[in-house]
Amino acid sequence: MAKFIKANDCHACPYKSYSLTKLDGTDIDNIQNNCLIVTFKRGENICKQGTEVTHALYLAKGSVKLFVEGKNKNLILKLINERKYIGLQSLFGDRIYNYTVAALEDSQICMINADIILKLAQSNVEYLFELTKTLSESTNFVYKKIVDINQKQLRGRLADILLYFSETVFKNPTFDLKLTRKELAEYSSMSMENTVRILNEYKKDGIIGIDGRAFTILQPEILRKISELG
Amino acid sequence: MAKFIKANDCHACPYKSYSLTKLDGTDIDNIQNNCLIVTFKRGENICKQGTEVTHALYLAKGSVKLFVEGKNKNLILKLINERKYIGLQSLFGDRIYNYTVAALEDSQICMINADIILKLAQSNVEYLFELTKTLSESTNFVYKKIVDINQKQLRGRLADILLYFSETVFKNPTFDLKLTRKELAEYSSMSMENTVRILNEYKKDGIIGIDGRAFTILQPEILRKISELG
DNA sequence: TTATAACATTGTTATATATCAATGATATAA
DNA sequence: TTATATCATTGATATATAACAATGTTATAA
Repeated sequence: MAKFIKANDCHACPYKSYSLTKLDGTDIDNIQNNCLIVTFKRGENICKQGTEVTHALYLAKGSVKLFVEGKNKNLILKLINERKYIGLQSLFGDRIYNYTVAALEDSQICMINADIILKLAQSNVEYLFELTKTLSESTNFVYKKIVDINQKQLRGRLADILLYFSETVFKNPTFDLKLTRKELAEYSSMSMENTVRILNEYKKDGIIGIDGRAFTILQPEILRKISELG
Repeated sequence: MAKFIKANDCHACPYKSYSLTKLDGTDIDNIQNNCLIVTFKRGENICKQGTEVTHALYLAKGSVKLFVEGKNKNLILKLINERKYIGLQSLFGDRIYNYTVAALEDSQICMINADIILKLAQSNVEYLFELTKTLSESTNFVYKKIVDINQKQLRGRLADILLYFSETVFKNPTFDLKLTRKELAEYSSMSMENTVRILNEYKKDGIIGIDGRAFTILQPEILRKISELG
C-alpha cells in the first residue's frame, strides 16, 4: 500500500474539514495525534467491502469512487471529492464496509482511529451534528441515485449524469472526467458498450463534444429534454 | 386527513423510541408538549415528496411504505415498522422530502415540531448519537437495496425479497404481507405482471405457498440458490 | 343483491439492453 | 523500436423484461 506520514498540523491544514471548526484546540490535537495521512495512487483501494471499520476516512485531497462489488459487475454509487468524509454511515452503523472505495487519482486520506472519532463525536454535540448533516446529505444523494437508475432508460440516465457532472460537480460545460468508459458505465449502471455507443450518438448529434475523457456539453437543453423523456 | 390528538404521556408510552431513554424528564416533557399523534388509514400519505419538512415523524404503531414517485411508476425503497423514525435524513439534511411515505395499515404517527427536535438533538449528544446510528443503519439498508436491484435479475431479486421478509422482517416462514402485488412489484422494481408470474412459478414448483397476501416459504434453500444464481 | 371498482392472473408481443465478437487506438514496458 | 496490455469502438445477436390485452376474482358500495 501507499506511503503514510503522521499528521503534524491539523490546525493549519488547508484541506481540513469544516466540521473541525466545531472542535476546540485540544480535541483537534487529539485527532492530530491519532491521524495518519496516507497517499493512495489511482486504482488503489482505500477501504474494502466486507472488512471492518477501524478508521474514519477523510479525503483531504484527490478524488475517489465508492462502489459495490457485485458478482459480475460493479456499481459506482458515488464519486467523492476532496475535503469530504467517506462512509460515515459505516462508522456510525454496523462497522462493516458494504462497499469498496478506490482512488480515481493520487489522493490523500486522513485515517483517524474510529474509536477516537466516535468518542469525540459523543463528547461534542456540535461536531456530531455537522457529521450527521453530512451523512444526511449523502443519504439523500443515494436516494436520488437509486431512483435515477431505476426510473429512466439508458439515454435519459446518461443525459442526467452528464448534466450532473457539468452543472453540479465541475460547474463548467467542459470537464475532464477521471473515469474510464467502463467506470462511467458502472456509475450509470449500464454496459460499457452501450455507454460508448450513446456517448458517440450524442457527439454525432452535436449535443456533446468528446476528446478522450474530456467532455463538453454543447446543448444542455437537448440533454435536459432527453432526460425528461426518460 | 386523519384524526389527531395531543400527546399526553410520552414517559409511559408503550411505543416510545429507545432513543428517548437518552433524554431526561424535562426534555421528554418538551417533546410531549410539541407532539401530535396522528392516525392515518391505509393508503393515506404521511408525507409527500417535494414538500418541506416541518415535523419529525415517528411511527409509533402500524407500518408504512417509503417510496419515490416517478413519472410512470413508483419505487418503494423501504417498509418501516412500528417504533421507528421516518426520514431522519430529511430532517438533518435539506429539509425537503424527496420521497413520499404512506400508511400500509392504520398507523399512528407522532409528529414533533422539527425545530424542537433539532434543538433537542443539538443540546443532547447521547440522543443525537442514537438518531445518527439509526440514520446510518437506514442508509446502509438502502445501499444494499440499490445493489440488489441492479445486480440481479427478476427471479433472484424476488427470491431475496421473500427471504428478507421471512427471515429478517417477520422471522417466520409464514407471513402476511401488507402489500398488493403492485406494491410488491414496486418494492422489487419490476412490473406487476412479472411479479405475479414469478410468484406463481415458485408456487407451482412448491418453493413457496401463497394464499392471497399470506406467504409461506417452503424451501428456503432453493430460494437461496436462485438468489445466488442471480 | 346487484353493480362497480380494485386487484390478480395469464398469454402474446415488442423492445431495450446485455452479451458476444472483432478490431482499432493508445499507453506502457521491455 | 517493438511487444503487450489496457482502453475504446462498432456491429450482430440473444434475451430478459416491460407493455399490451383480455379475463377472472374478490371486495365494496349502492
